[in-house]
Amino acid sequence: MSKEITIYDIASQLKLSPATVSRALNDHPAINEKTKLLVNARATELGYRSNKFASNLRRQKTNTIGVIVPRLNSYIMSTVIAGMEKVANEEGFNLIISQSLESQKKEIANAKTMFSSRVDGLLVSVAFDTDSFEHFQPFLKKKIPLIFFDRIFENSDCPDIVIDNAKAGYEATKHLIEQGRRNIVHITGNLKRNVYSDRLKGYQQALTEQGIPLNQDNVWVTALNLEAGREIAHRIKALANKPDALFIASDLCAVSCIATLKDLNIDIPKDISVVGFNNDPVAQVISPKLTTIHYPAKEMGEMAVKSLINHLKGNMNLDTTTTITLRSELIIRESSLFSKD
Amino acid sequence: MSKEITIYDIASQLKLSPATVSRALNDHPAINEKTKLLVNARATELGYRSNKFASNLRRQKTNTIGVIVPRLNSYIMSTVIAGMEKVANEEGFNLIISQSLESQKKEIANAKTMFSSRVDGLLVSVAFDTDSFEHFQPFLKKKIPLIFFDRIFENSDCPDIVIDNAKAGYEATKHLIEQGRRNIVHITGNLKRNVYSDRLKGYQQALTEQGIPLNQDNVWVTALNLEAGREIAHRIKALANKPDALFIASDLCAVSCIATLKDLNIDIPKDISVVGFNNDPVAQVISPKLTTIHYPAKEMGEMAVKSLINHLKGNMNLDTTTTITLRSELIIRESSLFSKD
DNA sequence: TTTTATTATGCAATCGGTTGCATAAATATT
DNA sequence: AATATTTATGCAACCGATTGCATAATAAAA
Repeated sequence: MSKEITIYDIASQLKLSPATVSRALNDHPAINEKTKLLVNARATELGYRSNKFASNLRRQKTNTIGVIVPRLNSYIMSTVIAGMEKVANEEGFNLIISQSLESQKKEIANAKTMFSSRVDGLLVSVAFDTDSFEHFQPFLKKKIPLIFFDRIFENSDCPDIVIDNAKAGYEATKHLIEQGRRNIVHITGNLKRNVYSDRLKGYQQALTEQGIPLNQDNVWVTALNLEAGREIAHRIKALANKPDALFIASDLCAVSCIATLKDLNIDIPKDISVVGFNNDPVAQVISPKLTTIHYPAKEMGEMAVKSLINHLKGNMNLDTTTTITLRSELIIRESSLFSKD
Repeated sequence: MSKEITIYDIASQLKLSPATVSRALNDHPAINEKTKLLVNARATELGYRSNKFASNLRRQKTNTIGVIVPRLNSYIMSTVIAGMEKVANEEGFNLIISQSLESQKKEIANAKTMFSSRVDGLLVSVAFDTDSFEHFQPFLKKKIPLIFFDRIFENSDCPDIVIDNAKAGYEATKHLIEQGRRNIVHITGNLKRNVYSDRLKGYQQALTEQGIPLNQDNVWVTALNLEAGREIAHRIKALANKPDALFIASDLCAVSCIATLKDLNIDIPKDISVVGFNNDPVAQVISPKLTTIHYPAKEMGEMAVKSLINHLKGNMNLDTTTTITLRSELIIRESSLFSKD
């Protein structure tokens, strides 16, 4: 069982002090270049690996970033995480990931764990029902950088990484109007969350601009999952005055809704145009193919970690509340195209 | 900025030694119950949080489990990870997750990182092209438990967590035969990997049992992604002697293939029956709904972490090569049902 | 009451890097 | 040649919890 090599072993072999070895390994300017080469050579030769715990203990840093997301197993979130993992890996940081499962209670527990794990920074996309900021205060008190992404906590004075949800909602709705649709139902999630309230704003703006009166009954708040999609379809089927278009804030829900509508003999897009959100791979494999908003999930993950690390390295000032807005894009496919022939 | 509380602070306040405080906090049997209560009360009162680095340094343990997967953002893998995260969280372990992106090279780099991060144990689902075990040897040498799940490394003498892929393949194929299908094409991934080679074995067994001759040309190795699905469809369209059934080792690929086949005016399931694999949510929202094999992804993640932790706690013996096989299940939907009317 | 067993606590070394400060060695300046 | 400056290295304390061993305190047995 090859015993672990320490800087003390290297030091005694080279007749140097551990301090010099430590500095040499860390490329400290006060160390002679030749010494550095010598130390590094011997280190690799012996298979030395630095003990992160000793180092963290002394430096009071962990090189660890905490991530709290509602769930891991959605297309968007797993892609965001994939992006985060990539950058973190490149930069030598570790990720601790936990899921709130859309419950504030679990989110609070997760934040506590992150805090006692002494993460160097925290990336959060909040749960559906989070309305308290209290569990994040300890991080601010300790000047641990905290960045929200996707589902942000508004007025938190923390940096945010988002897409322009209002713009996306506006474009989706405008597109439907351009197809000649007027009675557009918007299906969304908990309006506490920016991602949903902003998309709603965009939806409303587009309608207003085109002189279409807003109708409160045309905004349906749901869980945006597969089951919700089915329920929506049945609800529409039962409606006397059916909508001629749906703007659904999640592809998975949209796709499930379309499938059920088809079962109920409602033709998409002839009877009803549909626009989804996220550009989930599923959007391309259903029939009709789903018009949707492309969500730059991987880029968001990469950007989140990048800017967190920048903050940690002091390249950026955390006090300045920054909002980074990534580009989203309307992707037009068949589900929304309406030609009166 | 409230300075960090240590066991020394608690010790001096209670006029105890740090050793006693440490033992009290860890519920050591040699400490008086009253003392424990006292210490714990004061600890929470002061907002004490244990310094994991000091603890890890001293104990030479990290309470961290490494996970290497091909990719994070597939339904199966993100669900496996979700299950892992849940159990790890409950047990007070952290997860370090990294993706090999289906490349052995990256997998080797990841293994190195895991090794120098001194994970207590490692959970691996290997990349498509991994054929060397060398990068895992350091773990075995250091007696760091290593468990493979889903895509295992065969003959590794490490514990595995899998489903019975052969049985699943057998059942899928048998079901197709029972529908009256005879010319069944099996679409699969790199046959180096147990998950694919075993499914193939099951497929072959079912055919043989029913007296259907094996045809090498009916086994197509692909990347099993969306694009592969499209290509397969075109390939079939061009075929003179078309198959009457497809058994595709991934739902996403199957779904994409079905979508393209429909575009090409091939009727599913009338012309061709299709069975997928995984029970991805997408299977339920396409038309026709996809017959598939339910894959217990969440359970697999939970089981992987559970048994790793058991190994770490010495409850189980690592030397005994164990294979844990989870239950999979054929879910029959419309895409495979063939009625001659 | 003395001795032995039991229970509870403390001492001090240890884990392995890091870093402020001191100092030696080499080079430059007067 | 003597002094000032620069460069390279070492000393030793420190980060905070853990643990083998010794010992004090208490209870049980003789």
